[in-house]
Amino acid sequence: MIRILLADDEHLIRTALGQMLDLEDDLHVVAQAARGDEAVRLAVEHAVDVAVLDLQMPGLDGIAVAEQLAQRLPRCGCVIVTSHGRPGHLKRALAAGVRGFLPKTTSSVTLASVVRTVQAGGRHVDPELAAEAIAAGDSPLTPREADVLELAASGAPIDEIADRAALSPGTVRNYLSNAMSKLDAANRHEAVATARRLGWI
Amino acid sequence: MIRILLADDEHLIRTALGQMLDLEDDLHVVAQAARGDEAVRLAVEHAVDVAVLDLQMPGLDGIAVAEQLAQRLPRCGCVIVTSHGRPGHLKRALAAGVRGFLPKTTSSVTLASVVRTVQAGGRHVDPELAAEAIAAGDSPLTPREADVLELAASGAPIDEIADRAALSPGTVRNYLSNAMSKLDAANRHEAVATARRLGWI
DNA sequence: AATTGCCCATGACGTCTGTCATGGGCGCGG
DNA sequence: CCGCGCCCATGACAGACGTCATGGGCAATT
Repeated sequence: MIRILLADDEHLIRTALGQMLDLEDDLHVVAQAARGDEAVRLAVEHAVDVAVLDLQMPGLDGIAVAEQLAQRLPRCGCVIVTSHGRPGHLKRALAAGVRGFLPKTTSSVTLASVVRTVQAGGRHVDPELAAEAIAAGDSPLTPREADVLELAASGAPIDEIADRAALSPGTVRNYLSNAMSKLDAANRHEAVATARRLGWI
Repeated sequence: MIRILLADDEHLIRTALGQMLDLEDDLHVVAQAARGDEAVRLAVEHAVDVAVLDLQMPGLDGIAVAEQLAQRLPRCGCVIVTSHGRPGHLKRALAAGVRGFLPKTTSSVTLASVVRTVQAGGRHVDPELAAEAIAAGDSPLTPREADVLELAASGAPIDEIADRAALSPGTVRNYLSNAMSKLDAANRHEAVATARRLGWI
């Protein structure tokens, strides 16, 4: 019997997935969480075999949860399920020790089988996402550029970004200019959109 | 026995929800669709009693499907389920004749009960969303302003927007300026963010 | 020790953008 | 009929923004 933690902030989805997994004879959902921090706590508390994590959650996101669990519950395998599969997320997830990565568009039979694979120590990432990740390559942004771009994401004017990043406005513009050229964007907002699409911020 | 069409582009979610609804004695999912146009076709073909629709789908979105069904299958009730409940969407949905509106964060028992309510001719909208919708009020944007703002959403420069809207660049700037003041934003990108958040574009 | 790359900053230049004033055409309701 | 609001447009101005050249400090690599 494989003991599972299920984490997703959407109640409806979480219980539906839970019921579905419970229908399998060898799978048992022993805990559910709506938030990332809650997920870590419950996973450790119940010493689950596999954690099925939504990527976007309040508190900690799925990848952060996986990082925590890799340290605090090394025997637990992590499967990440997501609506929007950005290439960058896959990379970060794999770096965090995640062994299963699926978009929510995959067929339902896959999930159970991936849970079993991961519990057995195997890996499974969605082939299409894997291809995208390879095609997208690594982020060309330096850490600082990514920071600044992230701050620019809300649409704030330069001065506010500079203020929040504790940089001079000129420096902010330089970083953004660099990021824009690297991302082949005509302005920083386009750059933000591209970086988001590729999961680089 | 209430006959249901279930439409959601996320395969995993769709089958999970389907199984969950099928567990209820009086509910039966007779058709599933991954796209809006497919949903309309199947709903008519099976003459379903209730359509459970995801808001964001390829093809037609949930509201567009509801509009079609209101004409082509008037006896069918529509329930819209969504991840991101923007106030504006609720308004548009109600205008399209939708009688059930739920965020995916609601508890799972609610869905079945809302399906029954809607089938019986009743209404149910999530109280929290309703409150937000009332608080947000109606969109202050003129149709043309909304158009232009939508085109600006991708981060394109003014000239491109003007080109795609068949307007002069000056006019575009005027519209955007109006929208920005109405939305209390410092630049058009902030305006886009606000309008999106409120479901006005 | 030298090179390379990232981090931070400044200043100057030209363009893009947002604002404001203004005006004409059009449809709707008083 | 006459206002009113929306649609479209132009022109001018100030400030924001993107680009470029330049330079110093620092860590890692060679």
